[in-house]
Amino acid sequence: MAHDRAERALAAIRANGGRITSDRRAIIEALATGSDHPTVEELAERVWKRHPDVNLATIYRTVELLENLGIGFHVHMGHGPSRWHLSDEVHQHLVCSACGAVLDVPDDVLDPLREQIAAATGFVLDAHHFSLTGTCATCSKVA
Amino acid sequence: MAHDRAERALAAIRANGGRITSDRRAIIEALATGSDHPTVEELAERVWKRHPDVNLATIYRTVELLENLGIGFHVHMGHGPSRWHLSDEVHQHLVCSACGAVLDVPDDVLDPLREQIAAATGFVLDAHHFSLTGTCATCSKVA
DNA sequence: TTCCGTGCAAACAATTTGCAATAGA
DNA sequence: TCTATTGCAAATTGTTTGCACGGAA
Repeated sequence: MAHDRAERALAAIRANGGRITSDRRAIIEALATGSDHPTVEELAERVWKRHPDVNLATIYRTVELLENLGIGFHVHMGHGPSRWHLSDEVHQHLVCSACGAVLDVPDDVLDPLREQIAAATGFVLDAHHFSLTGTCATCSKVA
Repeated sequence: MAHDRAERALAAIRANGGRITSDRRAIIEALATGSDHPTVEELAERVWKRHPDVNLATIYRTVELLENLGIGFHVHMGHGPSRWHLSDEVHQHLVCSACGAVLDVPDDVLDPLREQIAAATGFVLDAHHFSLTGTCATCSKVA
C-alpha cells in the first residue's frame, strides 16, 4: 500500500507533464514508507540510505511539487520544521507538548465544531494545516 | 483597559524581580494597545513611532519574558512569523487562508471537541498555540 | 554599587532561489 | 532535441546569542 501510494503520486506527476526521475522516485518512496510525518531533514536521512546523492533542495522542491498537485501536505507541529505526508485520508494531528508524541485522529472529529463555528460565524473550518496541541494520555497522568 | 493590561504586565515583571525600563514600558504598551496579534516586526513599527531606538532583539527578549511569566502568548497563523498578544482571556484564532483575516472565538467552543477527544484517546486538548485555518464567511461566498 | 537589560553584530535554522550543467521524454 | 530537473552556493527570513557597556534598584 505504501508502494501503491508512491505509484499513484508518480502517476500524478506524469499526468501533470512532470518527469519521473530517480531522485523523485526515491523521495516519494521514502515519504510513502511508514505513516509518520517526517520533516524534510528526516526524509533526507531516509532517502540518503540508498541514494546518498540526492540534494536537500531537490527534496524541498519535490515535496512542494506534491503539495501543488494536491497529493502531499505539510503540517506545523510545535516549533521547528514542518512535517510532510502523502494524502490518503485527511486527518488531524494531536501533538503532545510534553513528550512530542503525535496522534492521528480522523478528520470527522471536527465535524461538530465545524458546524458550530459555521453557524456562529460563517467561518468554514479546514484545519489540517496546523496540529492541535495538548497533553497525551500518558503525560497527563504523570502531571 | 489596554493601559490596565500594560500596568498589570509591568507589575508582574517587577514582582518577578525584573526591572522596569523605558524600552519594556514602550513595548508592553504597544502590545497592550489594540486587540490584534502583531508580529514582532509589526510591534516594532508601533514602538518605533515614539521610541525609534528600541532594538529588535530587545523586543524579542521582552515578548519572551512575558511568555515566561505566563502573561504573553504567541500563536502561529499561516506561514511567516509568530504573532503575539497579552493574556486576558484565552481564545482561539480562526485564520482565513484566503484573505488572512483573523477571527477570535471564545475558548469554550472547543469544549465538546475536548470531551470527545479526551474520552476517545485520553488526550487533553490545550489548543491555543496554533490557529484553526479555514475560509472566512466573506471568502467562502466568493468561492 | 550591583547586576540586569540593552545594542550590536554575528550565528542560526529552515527554506528559497539563480544559474549553469544534466538528463528525461 | 528540447526543456524540465538538479546541484551548488548564495540569499532570505525569522530568531537567538555572546559580549561589553550603561542604567535601574
